[in-house]
Amino acid sequence: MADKQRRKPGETREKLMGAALALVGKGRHFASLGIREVTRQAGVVPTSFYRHFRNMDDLGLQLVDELGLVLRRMMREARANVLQADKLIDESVGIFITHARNNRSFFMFMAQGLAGESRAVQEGIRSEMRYFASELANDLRRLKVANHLSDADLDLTCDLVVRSVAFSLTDILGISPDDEYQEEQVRQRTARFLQLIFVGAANWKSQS
Amino acid sequence: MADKQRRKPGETREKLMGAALALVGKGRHFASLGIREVTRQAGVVPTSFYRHFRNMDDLGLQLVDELGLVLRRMMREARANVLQADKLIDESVGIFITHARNNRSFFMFMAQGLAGESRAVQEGIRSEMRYFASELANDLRRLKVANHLSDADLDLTCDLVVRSVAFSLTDILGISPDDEYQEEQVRQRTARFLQLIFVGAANWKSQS
DNA sequence: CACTGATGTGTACAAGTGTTCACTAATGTG
DNA sequence: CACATTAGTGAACACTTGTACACATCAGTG
Repeated sequence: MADKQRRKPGETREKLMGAALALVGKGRHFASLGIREVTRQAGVVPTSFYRHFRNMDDLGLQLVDELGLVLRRMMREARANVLQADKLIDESVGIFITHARNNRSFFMFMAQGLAGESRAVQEGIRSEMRYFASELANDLRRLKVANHLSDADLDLTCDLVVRSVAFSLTDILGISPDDEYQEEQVRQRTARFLQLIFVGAANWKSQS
Repeated sequence: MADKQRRKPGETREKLMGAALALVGKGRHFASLGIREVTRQAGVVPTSFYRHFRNMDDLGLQLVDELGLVLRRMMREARANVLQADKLIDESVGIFITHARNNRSFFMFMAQGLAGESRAVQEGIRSEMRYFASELANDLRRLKVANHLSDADLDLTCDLVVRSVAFSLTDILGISPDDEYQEEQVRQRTARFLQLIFVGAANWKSQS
């Protein structure tokens, strides 16, 4: 009769989400995960799954919410550490890569979800990216860089920046977590992408 | 005993690849497809699968090869239609979006594969993108635009261009194939991204 | 303390899975 | 024309899958 006392509320829920994330971190694609597989990895009986999620898509949606928290934490740290504007790009890319390394599974889930099979998850991640881009635009407005840009053009720029960084995810996540050389390459290349974009923005004539 | 005459050689092979592609086109993720499912969709007995592929990853790899052909065809068309340099961006984006619409499943497969679970497929698609970027760099060199850029910086620019267009895939494929308004929005936004990048490249000082 | 709702467990079942095997028809080559 | 090869078939296997049901244990509330 195996002790069944439940400990903290929602503990199993977190175990299940963590298990799915762990499998993704091991290289599996979220779309290929099954309920039984996840519960097995979580050390829980299959039936327990339904106490917390209706199906795997539901679990995916809740993972997106947690991903949002990770992203916000990252943004907060970036805002705290990027003081002078001249090191803005390098610092930000550095923080991003550090977070991507420390939350490997989460970011893998994000990269997968962008072209995943659940439309809702897809839209959720996309929405997180939009939010991120708009916050970036706010910050840049506050820093008084790019004053010559219209709001729409600044949004465009920030959207492109976020997309470029997001695409770098597939670069970072593809390399071994302790291959520092390749990681440095990705870091530099990503930073150059952003520099290129900002040079473009600086010389952009709104209403082209 | 159901007529079993085999027609052209490799017909079943194509039926299987087409079936996988069709399922992807219907919104399924390639990683979640099974052998039986694909053979069922192809109207073929499960055992036939093994006559042509060792497993689903193998089929994926062969799909990447066919994807390469699609991309090359697209590139050829772009080269033929883009005569004057001033309409280069708009024309190219237009051709890309047309191809993405006409080969929806292929491009869905590409978008999925970038963060898919087969490392080999991932690397294959990435390699196609590198090739595409380097061909683009060659064309730009030939057109004598961006003469002030070093080879490395031109490659960087083209890489960013290809990435940005590839990311737009997730935009295009997310909208209904006959929603012309949204398609036009994506087209314009993608074109602006590229303009922004090229303005950046034009004002880029090599050896920064 | 009895009751209720949430959360956990074990069992069960029909359906679907990847893969192997032995068999058969068509094809191309000598 | 005989023959080896290739590409198709159906039946069978041992598992795995999602989901349903009945039951057990806990926390909180009146």
